Amino acid sequence: MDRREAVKVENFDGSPTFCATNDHVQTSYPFMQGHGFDFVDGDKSALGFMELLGMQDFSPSLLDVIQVPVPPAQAPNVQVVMESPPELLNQPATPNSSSISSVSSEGLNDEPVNKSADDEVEEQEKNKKELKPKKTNQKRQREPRFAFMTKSEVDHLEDGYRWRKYGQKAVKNSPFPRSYYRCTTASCNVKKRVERSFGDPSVVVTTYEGQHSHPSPVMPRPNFTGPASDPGFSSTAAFVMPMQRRLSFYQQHQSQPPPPFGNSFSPLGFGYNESTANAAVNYLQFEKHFCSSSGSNLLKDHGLLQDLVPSHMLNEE
DNA sequence: CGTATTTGACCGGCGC
DNA sequence: GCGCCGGTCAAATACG
Repeated sequence: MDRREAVKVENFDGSPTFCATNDHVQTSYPFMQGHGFDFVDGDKSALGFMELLGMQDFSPSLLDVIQVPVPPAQAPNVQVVMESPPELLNQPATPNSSSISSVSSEGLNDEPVNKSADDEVEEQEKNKKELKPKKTNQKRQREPRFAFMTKSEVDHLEDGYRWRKYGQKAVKNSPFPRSYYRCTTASCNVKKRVERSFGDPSVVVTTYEGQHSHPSPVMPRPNFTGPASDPGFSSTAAFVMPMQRRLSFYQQHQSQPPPPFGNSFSPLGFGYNESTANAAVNYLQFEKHFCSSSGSNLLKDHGLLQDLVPSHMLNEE
C-alpha cells in the first residue's frame, strides 16, 4: 500500500510530464518542460520540487525557508500539482488519473493562450502598471506572483499567515468566484487570490502576490519543534517558499531582472496544512525516484529535508 | 464594541 | 469612445 510510482503522463499539449504519485497525493512537474529542464537528462534530473520553486541551489539556508511541520492525523485527499504554463490551469485536472497541478508565476485563468515562459514574464512586466498613483507614466511595480493548485475541500487554506478578505469577484468562464485576501499584518502588502478550478472544482487555485515582510505570525521561524503556539495554527503545516530562489530562476533562465525583494528569510511564505506537507513529502518521494541515483548533492539536501519532514511520512512507502 | 466578511461601486487597463 | 474585465475600495453587515 501506499506504493508510490513515478509515472509519466502527458500534458494536455502532449508534452510529457513526470509525476510522483501515491494514493493521496499526486504531484506533477510539467512546467519544467520548456524551461530547459528535462528529467530524463542525467544532469538535470536532480532538479526537483525546489527547482520548481525557483531554487537553483540547495544550501543550509533551506532550513530558513522551509518548514514542514507534522501533518495532522487526517489525510484528506489533497493534491498539489505543479505546472507552469498558465494555460494549463484552465484545463480540467483529472482527479483519478494524472492531475495537473501548478506552480505558476503569473496569471492563472487570465490568459488562456499558449505562451512561453518568456512571454509570460514579458507580459507580467507589461502588466506592471501603476495603479495607485494615478496619472503617472510609471508602470505599476506589481509584485511577483506565485500560483499553485491544491486539491482541497476548503477554499481558504490555512497557511500560517493571517489574511483579511477584501474582495470577491466572479470569474469569467467559471462558476466559482475569486476571493481576494490581504495579509493583515501592518506594512505587509502581500496578497493572495483564491479560486476554484473550473476544470476540477475540487482543486483550489491560490495565487500569492508579494513578499511577506515578516515571519509567519503563527509559525515561528526557527526549526520546527512542534505545534506552533498559535491556536489557529495548532495542527497546520507551514511551508515557506524561498521566493528569492525562484526569482533567481527567472533571472537565469529568462533574463529578467528580479523583482525587488527586501528581506532574505521570509519571502513569499505559504503553508498549506496537509497539502503543503504532502507536496513537500511528495517532492521527497519524487526525488527518491528520479534523483537519488545521480544527484549526490541532492542527497545531502534530501537528508536535510528529512530533518524537516517527519520520518514516518518518509517511510510510508 | 472591535474585527472580519460581504458586496456593490469604482477605477484603470485593454481590445475592438 | 465604449464596453469588458480584473482588481480594489469602502459602507453595510455579521460575528465573537
